[in-house]
Amino acid sequence: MAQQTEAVRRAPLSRDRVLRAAVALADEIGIEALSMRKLAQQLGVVPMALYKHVANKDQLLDGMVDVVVGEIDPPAPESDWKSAVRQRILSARRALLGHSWAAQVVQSRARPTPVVLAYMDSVIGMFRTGGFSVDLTHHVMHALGSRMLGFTQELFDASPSPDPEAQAVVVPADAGKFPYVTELAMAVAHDEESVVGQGCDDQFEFEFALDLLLDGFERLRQQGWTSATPSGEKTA
Amino acid sequence: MAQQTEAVRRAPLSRDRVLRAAVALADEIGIEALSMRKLAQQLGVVPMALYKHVANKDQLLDGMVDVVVGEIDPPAPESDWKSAVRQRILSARRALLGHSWAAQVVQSRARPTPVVLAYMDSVIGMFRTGGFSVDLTHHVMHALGSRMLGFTQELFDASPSPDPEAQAVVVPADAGKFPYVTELAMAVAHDEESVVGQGCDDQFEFEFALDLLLDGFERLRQQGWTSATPSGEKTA
DNA sequence: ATGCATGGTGTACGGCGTACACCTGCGGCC
DNA sequence: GGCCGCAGGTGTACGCCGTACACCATGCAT
Repeated sequence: MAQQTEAVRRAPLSRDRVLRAAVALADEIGIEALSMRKLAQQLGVVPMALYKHVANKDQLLDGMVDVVVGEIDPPAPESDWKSAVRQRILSARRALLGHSWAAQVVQSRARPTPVVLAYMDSVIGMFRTGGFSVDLTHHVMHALGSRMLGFTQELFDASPSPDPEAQAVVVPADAGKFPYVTELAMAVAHDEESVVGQGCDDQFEFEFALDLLLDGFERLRQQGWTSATPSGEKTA
Repeated sequence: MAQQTEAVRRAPLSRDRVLRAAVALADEIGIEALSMRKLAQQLGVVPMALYKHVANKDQLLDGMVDVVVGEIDPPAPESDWKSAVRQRILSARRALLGHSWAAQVVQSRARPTPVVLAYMDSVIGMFRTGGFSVDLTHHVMHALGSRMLGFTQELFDASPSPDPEAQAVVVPADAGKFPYVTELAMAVAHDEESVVGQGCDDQFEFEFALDLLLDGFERLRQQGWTSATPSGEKTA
């Protein structure tokens, strides 16, 4: 009986189960509160048990990233490179945004896991088959940076805060010190009346910058850009 | 005597001294190894003494960012907005690159400090006086994101590692699995023979993407872009 | 029956951030 | 001169963290 209860409570535990539980727990309590101890507790197990399935916390985080990257849709067959890349990146964005901690964790990883590498490989492939040279593809990938996975780390966190007071970037008293920031913030706040909810429309900002880059890429591709002809110069 | 030695060892300690010591220590031992305890030790003081000068570790990190941002050159008077912005951002890059931990810490801050805000204000001002509408400036700032402070978080850390083996993104055995990554990596490795040192030329990549964006901004400005006319459409 | 591998357990260590009570020395005041 | 207040350095302690290491339970191959 007690045996049975135990058996029920304890599905056998595996790397996969550990990772999925970690993702769920981080979703719930936030990444900074996620600890090996709490994760173990959640799984009804002693902390050290986890170490039979992941080498250490770093590897746990790597695995969590893999889970999220695994949620990205496979590439849809598209005619032109631009819509293929665009669609894939926006899918990545959807996956990443589903886990508020994901962007931060991705950035903290020292090296890409095979899963991330596979994703990158497929994106590189889209450019190559789209007519980009190896050289241009290389620089284009760097220019994308984290945007390739659907996020840009903003300089400050615009995520909604429970306290609307704390949301204000600049308090009224400082308005005079930062005239341009204030002007901009007020203009944005005004627009909000139509958009509902405070802050900017992150999705719009993301697509704005993404399209700006993709358009730039296309322009360079068409003019046969190479490292030897910096973007400022005109090719003959 | 012993008194004197103590007096010498102990300059009076202040918020500023604490922050500068923290920056120096982080430069030396890395940000992840920086702790309140080690910082106190470095200053010849007991850990809790620091709390008379900074509220907590988060505020210490905020202060460290301020020190780095304070190293950015003031804006030089320039004729056109593009070279003004470009020059300022590249100066920010110089400052940030001087402290290997800086980019990571900047990204981890929840809200901008007044010092960071002042920097942003001056960048916004360059766009506004350069003929950008409030609307376009807003989106342009988002598009810049962390690049405004001179760095882009790459998806994986390309910083030099002591072990050249560990440097390889993809080990030979996996070459078949990631054909495009491999193709690209090999092409880059080839170029390296001329550039000396492994990895890509980060400065080139940064300027490549920066110029791509700035050129895109200029194009939008010239055509009188507004939120109502997405980048894909042609304005009349 | 036996031995071995797999995986969960218990204990323990060293490090962290920091709350809180305390002490000490100095400047201003009567 | 005697006193007080207060800024700033101290000591102790708590609760959390990641994880090393020795142990033990189980089930399977022999």
